[in-house]
Amino acid sequence: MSQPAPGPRLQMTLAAAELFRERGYDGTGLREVVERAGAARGAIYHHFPGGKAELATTVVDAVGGRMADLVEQVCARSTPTEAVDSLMDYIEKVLVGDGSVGRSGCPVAAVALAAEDDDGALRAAAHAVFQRIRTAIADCLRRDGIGAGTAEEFATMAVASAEGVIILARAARDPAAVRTVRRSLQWTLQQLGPRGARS
Amino acid sequence: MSQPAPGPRLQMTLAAAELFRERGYDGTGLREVVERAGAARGAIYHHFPGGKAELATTVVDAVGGRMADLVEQVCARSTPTEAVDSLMDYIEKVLVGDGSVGRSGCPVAAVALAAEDDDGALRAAAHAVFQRIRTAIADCLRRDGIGAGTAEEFATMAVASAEGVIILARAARDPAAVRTVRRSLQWTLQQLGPRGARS
DNA sequence: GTGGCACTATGACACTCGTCCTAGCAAGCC
DNA sequence: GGCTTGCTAGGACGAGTGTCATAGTGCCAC
Repeated sequence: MSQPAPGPRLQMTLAAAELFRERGYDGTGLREVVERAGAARGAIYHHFPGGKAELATTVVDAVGGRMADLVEQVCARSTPTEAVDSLMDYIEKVLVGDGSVGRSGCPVAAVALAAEDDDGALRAAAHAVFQRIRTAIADCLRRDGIGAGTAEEFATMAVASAEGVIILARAARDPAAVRTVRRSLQWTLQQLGPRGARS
Repeated sequence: MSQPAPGPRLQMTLAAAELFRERGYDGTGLREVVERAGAARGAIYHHFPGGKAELATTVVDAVGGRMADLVEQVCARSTPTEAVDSLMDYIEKVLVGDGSVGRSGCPVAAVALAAEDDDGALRAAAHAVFQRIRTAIADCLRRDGIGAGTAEEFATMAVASAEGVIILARAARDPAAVRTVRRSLQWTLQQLGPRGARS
C-alpha cells in the first residue's frame, strides 16, 4: 500500500541508513539526514509522521530487509560455504567502503542499540531482520544435510560473529578480523560438512 | 601517581559505565552521569578535564581493563572450556542483571561505536581491551597444546561472537542466543581439543 | 482558469547537550 | 587569626536536538 513516490522518502531512508551506520542512532541528527538526502526539514514529518522512531523502523525494514533478501537469495541457490563467503564479502565491503576503514557499521545493530525505545518497536524491527537472516542460513545448512539443531546453532553463530566482528574491526580500524572470522566459520562448516555428526 | 581519592571520580566512572551499557555513548548525558554518581555537575570537569571523551576512555581503561583482568585470571588457571563458560556466564549475568532482559550491554563496545571520535582515542582504548582479552584466550588455548594460528583464530571468534550475541540478545530481549553461542564455542573447542590438527 | 492537493521550505518552541565559570565551603599550613 | 588549596554546587552560554506550524510552490483534475 501507499508508496506513492520513490523520491524523497526513499532518499531520506537511505541517508538515514548511511548515517546510522557511521554514527549510530543517537549520534545521528534529523537535520543531517534531510541535508544528506537533499530534502527539506519539514518533509521528514510529512513522510514519517512518527518522527525519528518511524524513520528508524523504516530504515530497518527497508535496508535491513534488503540485506535479508540478499542473504535469502544467496542461501537459496548456494552452498553454505558460498553463503558465508558472500556474507563476509559484504561486511568487508561495507567496512572499507569509504577508504577510511571502520567508519561504517550495521544500521540494524545501530537501531537495536538505540537509547530510547519505549515501546520496543526499534528492537522488534531489528530482531525480525536478524531472525530472517538466521533462518535463511540455517535452511541453507539443512538443505546440505545438516541436522536442524546444528544448523540453527551455526546460523546464530554466524550472525553473532558477523555483528561482533564489525565492532572489533571498527575499533582496530583494520578489517583483518573479518577474514579471521570468515576462516573460522568456513572451518566449522568443513567439520560439519562430511558428516553432520553431532548428537 | 595521582589517584588522590577513590571517591567521586570512581563513582562517576562506574555510573558512566553503567549508562554506556544501557544507552550507549551518544545516548548518555553527562548530567545523568553525575546524578547517578551523586556528584556535582561541576565536579566532572574537575576530575576529567578532557570532558566526556576523557571520561569515556577512563571507563574503558578502568571497567574494560577490569574485565580483561578477570578474563586473564580465569584463562591463566583454567582450561579453555572453563574460560569460555566463565565468559558466557558473565555476559548472561550482565544481560539479565536487572530483570528486564537486554537493557544492558558492553560499555567497551558502546565507546567503540561513539559517533564523534576525532583523534581516535576512544576507538584505540576499546581496541586495547579487545586485544588483551583476545590474547588471554589465545594463550589459554596454546597452553592446551593448540597451534598458535588456530588459537588466535578461535580467540578472535570468541570475542566477536561474544560482542555480537549481546546485540542479538538485546534485540530479541531473550538471552537464549548466548547459550547457543556458548554451545557452539564449546563444540569447536572439543573438535580442536583431542588433536589441534589444522594446517 | 480555478480549486484542491502533495509537497517544500523555514521559522519557532521547548528542551537537552557539553562546556565553562564563578561563588561557596572545608581543611591544612603558617 | 589569615591564606592557599581541593573540591562542591549550580548558574549561564551557545549550539544542537526533535518536533510542530505555517507560508509558499508546483502540479493535476475539472
